[in-house]
Order: sequence, then C-alpha cells, then structure tokens
Amino acid sequence: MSNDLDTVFAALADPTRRTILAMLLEDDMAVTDVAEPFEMSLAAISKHLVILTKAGLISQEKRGRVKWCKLEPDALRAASVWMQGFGQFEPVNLDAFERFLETELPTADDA
Amino acid sequence: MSNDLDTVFAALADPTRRTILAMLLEDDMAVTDVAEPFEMSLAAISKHLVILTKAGLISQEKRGRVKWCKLEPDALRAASVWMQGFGQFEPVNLDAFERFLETELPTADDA
DNA sequence: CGCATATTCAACCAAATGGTTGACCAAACC
DNA sequence: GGTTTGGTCAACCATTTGGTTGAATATGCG
Repeated sequence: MSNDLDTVFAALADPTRRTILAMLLEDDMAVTDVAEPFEMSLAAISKHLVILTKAGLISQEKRGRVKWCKLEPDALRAASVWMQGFGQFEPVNLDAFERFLETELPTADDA
Repeated sequence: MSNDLDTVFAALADPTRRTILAMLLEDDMAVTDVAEPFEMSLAAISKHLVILTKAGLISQEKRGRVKWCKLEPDALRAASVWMQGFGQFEPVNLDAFERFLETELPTADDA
C-alpha cells in the first residue's frame, strides 16, 4: 500500500531538501556547491541528495570527479494531481511562489 | 526555518493518513468510523488524526461523545502553490485523481 | 446508578530519520 | 608519484515516528 507518493512527500517534508530544490530551480549544481550555503556537513547534504534522488525529484550525473544535480520537476506531478483533487486551487501563481522561495532560501544562520 | 510546509508534507507522507483524507473527502466522519476499515488500533488512528489536525488538514469537533472529523482542504493550498512553482502541471485532472483514490482506499488486508 | 460507547492518555518498543566524524575512493593537478 | 579536491561509506548517536497495550475519562442509555 505504499507508493511513490510516500517517498515524494517525505522528501518534501524537510526544509533543507526543499531549499535544495529551490536552489536547483535556478541551475544545475555540483554537490559541493549545493552544500556550501548550509551549515551541516557535506556527508549530510549527500544523504539529502540521495533521498531526493530516490524520490525522483532530482537526478545526479557524474562528469569527471564532479557530480551534477539536476531538478526533475516531473516527479512532483503525481503528488500535485493528488493534492489538487482536494480543492480547486488557483492556477500557477508565480508571485506567491516567489514569496515562498524567499522564505525558504538558505541564510548564514540556516540550520 | 521550519514552517507549516514541514508539517503538511510530513502529514501527507503516510499512506494511512492520505487514505483518511480521501475518506473524508466524501463526508465528515466520527473517529471510530474512520478507524473501522484499518487493521490498526483505534489509538493509532487517533494519533494519525492528531497529526492531520496539527497540519491543519482536518478539524475535529466534539458533539456529544462523538468527535467528528472534517476535511480542511485549504491547508493544502500553500503546499500546492509551492509545488506548482516547479513546473507547469496540467490543471485539475479529476480522472487522474479518481485513479489515485482507487489505489489509496483501504482494503481488508490494508496495513 | 451502573454499564456500554467513544476517545484519549501513558508507557513502552522497534525502526526510521537526520546529524556527526573519520576512513575511503576516484579524478585532477603539479 | 604525491597531493589536493569531490564525494561517498560506515559506524555511531539522539530524536522522532508509528505502532502496541492497558488504564483513564467522558458521554449517553436503561
């Protein structure tokens, strides 16, 4: 009875991971660069990236010694469809989204 | 840096809780009736309902000795907006949603 | 009152989560 | 070849999660 919605929603439930997704929305990034703004260890970020990858929310491709992370927004579609079934939400509202991104982007004292 | 998206997505990450939400989509229900199709204890369902309530996804109102659970789909709006920022998903697709519901409704051998 | 019904509380447990550190491996550079 | 750089692995730890059971608290009923 568990399906990929489990993994996707669980992946989205962590603020660090949501911030990473928002960062990748702008451009593909190397693992080290993803980790840079956070105050936790590289290994911790590496684990988060594994979780995002297993949820299908990002893909990782190794070129040379650098592993590039790429957003895979399609993985959100099933979850989005599921949620939309509960109400007639307004169509894509990029203004509201920008405000969310501002509250989610990492800062110097981000956990 | 944690906000209600944490709680909402975490609440949605459990298949039992998503099933409960789908059940409440049809009608308000008493706690005992919510628990009936599941094979776990009433106390376990009670805990799930607390989590859903804290996430704002349902509300509970006690009338007499019965506590009624009501879906609060508005709590999904912020999460939906967040997700939609990652891609131009198709508008509400009720057919797809019906299929999801079918895979999520509890059965006799549901965990 | 006395009992049944509806629901939560408390204590407990196993497993999962999110983090750490240090060792390790692979690719690139001088 | 030796060292730096990029990233993961392994072991460990504290906390949270999702479940259990049994006792407790209301409320309603005869």
